[in-house]
Amino acid sequence: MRKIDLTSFQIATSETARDINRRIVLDLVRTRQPISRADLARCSGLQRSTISLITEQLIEEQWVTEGAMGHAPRGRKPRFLHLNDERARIIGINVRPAVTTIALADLSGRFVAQESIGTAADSKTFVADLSDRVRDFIRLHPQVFYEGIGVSLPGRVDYASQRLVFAPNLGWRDVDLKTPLELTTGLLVEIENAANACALSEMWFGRHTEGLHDFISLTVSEGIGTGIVTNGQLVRGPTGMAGEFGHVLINEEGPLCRCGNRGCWEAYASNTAAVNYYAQATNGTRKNSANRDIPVPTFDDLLRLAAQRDSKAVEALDRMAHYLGVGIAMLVTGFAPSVIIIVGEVTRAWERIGPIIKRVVEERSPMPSMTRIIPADDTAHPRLRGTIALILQKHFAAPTTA
Amino acid sequence: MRKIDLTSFQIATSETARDINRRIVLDLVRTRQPISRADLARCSGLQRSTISLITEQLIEEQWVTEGAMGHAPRGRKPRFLHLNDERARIIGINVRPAVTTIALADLSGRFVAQESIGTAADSKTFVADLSDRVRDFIRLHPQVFYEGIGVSLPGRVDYASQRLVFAPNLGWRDVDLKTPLELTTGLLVEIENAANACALSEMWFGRHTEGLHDFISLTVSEGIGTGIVTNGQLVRGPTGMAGEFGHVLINEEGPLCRCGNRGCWEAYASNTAAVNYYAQATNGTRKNSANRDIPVPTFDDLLRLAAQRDSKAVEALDRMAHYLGVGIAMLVTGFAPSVIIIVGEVTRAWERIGPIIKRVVEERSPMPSMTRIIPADDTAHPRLRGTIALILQKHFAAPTTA
DNA sequence: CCCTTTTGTTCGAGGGTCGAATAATATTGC
DNA sequence: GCAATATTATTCGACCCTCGAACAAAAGGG
Repeated sequence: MRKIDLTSFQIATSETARDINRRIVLDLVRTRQPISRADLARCSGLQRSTISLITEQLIEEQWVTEGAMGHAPRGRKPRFLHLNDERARIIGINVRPAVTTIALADLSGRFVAQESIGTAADSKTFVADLSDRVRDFIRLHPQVFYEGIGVSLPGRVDYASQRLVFAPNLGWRDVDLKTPLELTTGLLVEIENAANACALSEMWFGRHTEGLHDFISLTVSEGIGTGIVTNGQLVRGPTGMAGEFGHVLINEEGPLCRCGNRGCWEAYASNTAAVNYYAQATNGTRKNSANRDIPVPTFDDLLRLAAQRDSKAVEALDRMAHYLGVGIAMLVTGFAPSVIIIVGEVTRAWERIGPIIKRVVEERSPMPSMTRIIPADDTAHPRLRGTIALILQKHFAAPTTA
Repeated sequence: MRKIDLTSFQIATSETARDINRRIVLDLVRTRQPISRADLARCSGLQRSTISLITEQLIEEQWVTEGAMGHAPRGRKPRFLHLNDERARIIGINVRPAVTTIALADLSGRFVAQESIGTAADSKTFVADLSDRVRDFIRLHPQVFYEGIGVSLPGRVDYASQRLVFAPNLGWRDVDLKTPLELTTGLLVEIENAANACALSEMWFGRHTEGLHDFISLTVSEGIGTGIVTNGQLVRGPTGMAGEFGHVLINEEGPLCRCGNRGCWEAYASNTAAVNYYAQATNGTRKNSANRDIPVPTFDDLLRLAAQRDSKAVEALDRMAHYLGVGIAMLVTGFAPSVIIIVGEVTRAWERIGPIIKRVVEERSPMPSMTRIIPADDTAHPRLRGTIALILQKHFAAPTTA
């Protein structure tokens, strides 16, 4: 149940019913393809006559194509309908501290091209770089229909101003990516926080989320982000600042966090935290025979060391896993979501950390929780695919009524 | 943006547009009354002709009544329309550990009758008691249209089974109130958690929430409950277990909580916690001259003592306020809601505890928050009024489309 | 008394879905 | 081979809804 917002509502016209049913049919074609008109009528509840009219419109607008004849045990053979992947192309951009990925995807979220550029330290330089590269990218891939550009950013996005407010890992503040990109490409640009992008990716392309209304996507990298979905909708808050559970204090006298406070969850459970644990443990021994400092390992090194049964690396990961559990227990208690999906390099050591997380969550939950805690499929590129979903939504999401 | 849930969606028929616009008009009449048809057309964006048809229907069904003529500087005088409060009566029931309140409200949420019964310790006895009293209550107030019965419960409600799962303060588990009440009254019965009821009360009758999509209602009594509203909708989670932030652990070695765990937020910041703080502080001195134990004070006593500047009571309240701040900081960081409304006896000492809460939240938030933290109007009976909203929603909320 | 302004109603046009009827195809049984 | 049956897809009139123009009703001003 949603109250009608009398400060901004949408009245219905005679076309409203068509808009609603059209989107339902389009979604059914997307997820159930190949599918015949008769089947669409059956599983939508609309009349066959109505389905015919709607599909006629969708075919005319090239969202849907007629394919081969299907097989029926008796009677006239059905004509299969497919989603027309060629109808539109979407550009997805995933900005990360070291490297930024630009990819081209079709309507089904399949990537047909991909390239990477270095992420410049200075935001102005980066925006200029990116604009150039995207323009070249479009020239290189002359598709007729570009639907838009989705951008995933490792920081908070203000949806009112459509600007990046703060990205601690990049050291950027108040950056406008949207306007320059829109000016150079003439395309619609939508920006989104990385954790939210992961949630959108799961929502639109995930295997675990059909019919799911409440889940959380937890991104664990240099920091920790939470993409929260309740009632089937992303929680962004009035300014887009919702989802910063990574900066909830779990200990007032804890280690210093990038945000300036002490003892944030992400200061205990991020990749950075694990690297610090390892560095502290090897502090005395981290000099080689020539008494030179060995460089601090990366988180990837740590995973490799742990796989090789390096006891201090294992210990660092275990500690990280413990604190992941501490924070996840908070989310489980507070939201009781159906699923929490963990995204990040750390999932490569899931066999070790998964049980630790689950044990800690169980210990700290007031009652046995129904929440499944699962690692994301890392090969699915959730951040990047989420940017595709960001644009896809415009055509496939429920229309805004009332 | 909401993805269409293909496991349970709603197709649009020709009547869908009417349903949407009808609800918009009805809500406009509710909030802007008295209002003329011409004004309705202006502030809805619908044609005057359409408004005429819709209001004709609403008048016929007695949701709306025509009232006096209005005044216009020029031209034909407008005819005012009002919401017909007499159209329906709603029974609200607020179950609390000691006492249960039964009230009768009109469509505007005004209470026209009210009575109280003791809450029996045993749930079976209570359900029988309540059914009898509600039946008598209805006989005593012979209204033609009873729309339904809303019930607020101090515990978690499973919406799938429509049962009370667990109420720690009552010691009840797995209680079915809905079926017996529906059988004895023949009316629609809806049950809801107390914190969620407070959120609904704010949403539908509040002064702070028009146009607000993200806020949290925090109930502080024997325990702590959070009624969370995001994207303009109550967050209940798949089973209704969402909103248990009161049982988030803030210290593993903390005091024992009613849920069985140690160190839950509510074990630090509830009324019970404050009473415990006071009891501990006066442990050595809590015997009178005859060396007899003075009974442990109630939270009301504590508020009275603090008002009289009793240093130990003030200290206990301050400590409670500090920990309220700790938990609220978590909510502010994670949700960044526009408003957090605090409900409970503790708001009577708002001048003292308000500043403490705000200071702690400020200290623990990664960036200056935009969240307003305000005390609820205690005379508004938020729990009770929320139960009215629960039934009201059926007619005034946005219809479910797609 | 007529003109202007505003409110509220009437009515045909246009868009949408429904449901029955019809056309188009396959398969099965005889 | 042919009729009966089953299934798919389209066509068409009935009905519902909103729109927008025209019209009736009602007040005030010069």
